[in-house]
Amino acid sequence: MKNLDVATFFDEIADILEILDDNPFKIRAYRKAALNVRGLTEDVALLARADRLEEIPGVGKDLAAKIVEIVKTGRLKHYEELKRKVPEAILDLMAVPGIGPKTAKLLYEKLKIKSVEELEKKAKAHKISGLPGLKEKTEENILRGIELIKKRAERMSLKEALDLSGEVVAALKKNSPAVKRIAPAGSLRRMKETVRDIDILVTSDKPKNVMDAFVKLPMVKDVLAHGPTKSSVLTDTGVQVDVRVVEPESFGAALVYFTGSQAHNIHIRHIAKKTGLKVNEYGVFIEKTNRKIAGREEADIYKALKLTLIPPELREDRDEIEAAAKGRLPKLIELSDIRGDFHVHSKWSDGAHSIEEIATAAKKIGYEYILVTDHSKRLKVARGMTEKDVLKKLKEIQKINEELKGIKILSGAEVDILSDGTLDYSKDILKKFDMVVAAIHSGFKESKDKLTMRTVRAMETGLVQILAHPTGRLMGVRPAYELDFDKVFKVATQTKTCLEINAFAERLDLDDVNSKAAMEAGVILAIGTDMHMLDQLGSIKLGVSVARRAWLEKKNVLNALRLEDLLKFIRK
DNA sequence: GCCGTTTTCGGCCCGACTGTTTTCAGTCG
Repeated sequence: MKNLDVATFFDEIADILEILDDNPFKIRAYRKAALNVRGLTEDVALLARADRLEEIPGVGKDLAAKIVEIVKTGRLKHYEELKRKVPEAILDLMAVPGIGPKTAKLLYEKLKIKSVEELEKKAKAHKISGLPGLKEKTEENILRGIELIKKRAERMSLKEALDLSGEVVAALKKNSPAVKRIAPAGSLRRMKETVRDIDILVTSDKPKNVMDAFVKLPMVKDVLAHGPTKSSVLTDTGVQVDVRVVEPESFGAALVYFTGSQAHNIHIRHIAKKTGLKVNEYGVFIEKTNRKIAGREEADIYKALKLTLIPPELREDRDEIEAAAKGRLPKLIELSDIRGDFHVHSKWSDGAHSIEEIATAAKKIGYEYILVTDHSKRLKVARGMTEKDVLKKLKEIQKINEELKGIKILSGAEVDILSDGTLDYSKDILKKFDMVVAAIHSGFKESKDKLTMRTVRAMETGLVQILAHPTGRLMGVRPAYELDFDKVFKVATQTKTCLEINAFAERLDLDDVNSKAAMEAGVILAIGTDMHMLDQLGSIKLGVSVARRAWLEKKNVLNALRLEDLLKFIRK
């Protein structure tokens, strides 16, 4: 996808235009287009070919032509021309948090500073104070900004973010009695697969108390800002946490504002403006009289704009506002709809617990079934099972099913798809399982065609019910391999093979974008935790969040079937 | 540069925090 390239070009053009002091609305237009292209679920190259670029909000004739140029040539003349007008150094300096175009320009022109290293030296030598508008405090801030670049953590996984926000919320509740309502917001609440900053919203009658308690929490290492209603800190692990306090009457409005996405917020504010209203973090107001007509609850905010309440996972400005206006939002799958798990590993291969322990834990959650999917023989590193052991395991499952009531253990395997697309057990063995999950565990670097061939061939055996972690990605370790998704989705529907949403924290594979495309192609998705330890059963909620971000309803998700309907599905 | 129930001109989301000012500009989200 060229989307990221296009967005980067537009953002850099916006930076340059800021330095050149160009029309701020033109700059905003580039930023908006960058934001929307980055958030696009479709490939801009495809949109360009179909002459549909102007359907992207914020992209008109001019920017559409620029996108075409980028897609075709990988370059952009207009960008190259602009770039010649601005010293590279100014753009580099703007990378320091707290330094914008004005300050960067000033530093370059008055002090001839050409790099961040040079900036650090001059700041330490107090050569910066004395410039118009800059004093000692600014020097300190510059040095802190440079430190921040060095210390700041990369985006973390959703799971890490959920854990950290849980800790902060608990600590803040404990240390400030002035906290009334408290809720995580931001991309974390939208359940994005990775998160940069943690945003937390609090209501209180004594905002200052909350702010003072927040900046003194044990995990706080640096205080970046400390105001009466808004503060930002850096934790000992390098994560920025922002807390905002509002009055209870504004909780809903602030939650909308703080949850974002930014593109979503801009869009709803635009809708408000068209109807003579104004939306900010305190409420919805009639523009002329400044009378407040909503604010306390999120649903009230949307209602005031003639929209139904939009679930946070959908707030990416990807047509959810249009759907809400027409009352056509999907009824998203919920955690409580999930009746079982389709991907668990027991002691028979590389899991840590016996089938009985897993089944008992699953029953406790309220599941009706679990599918035990130990590795097949080839995957020796994961103690892949021989045919002989498979037969023993099937007997054990039968025995436990007779003894343990209230949950059905389905027998299965996570069978390797070999390099020629065949499966790692014979047909005879595979037919003994209730369900077969197939997965690629080798040759990740093969060509797109080869990997697509292996995937398709495995589905065409007619012996596979679920294709596990279809793109093989492991966040922070290896990227997704390329697949011809059109072909994979087509064969999946033809062979009635489900595609997995693997809920393992580092996988989340398929991701939200591909899951949505799969659903639109008529594919059923199956959520599996890929658990190896009991507490990982809980990561099903990460899988559900991917499904929700993909606009999936109960009917699109295999786990929502009752046991009897699942058994019917298997027989078919 | 985009956009249209104010439709081809004249608007453009909205506000908090900081530092350096004495009413505001710059930066950020």
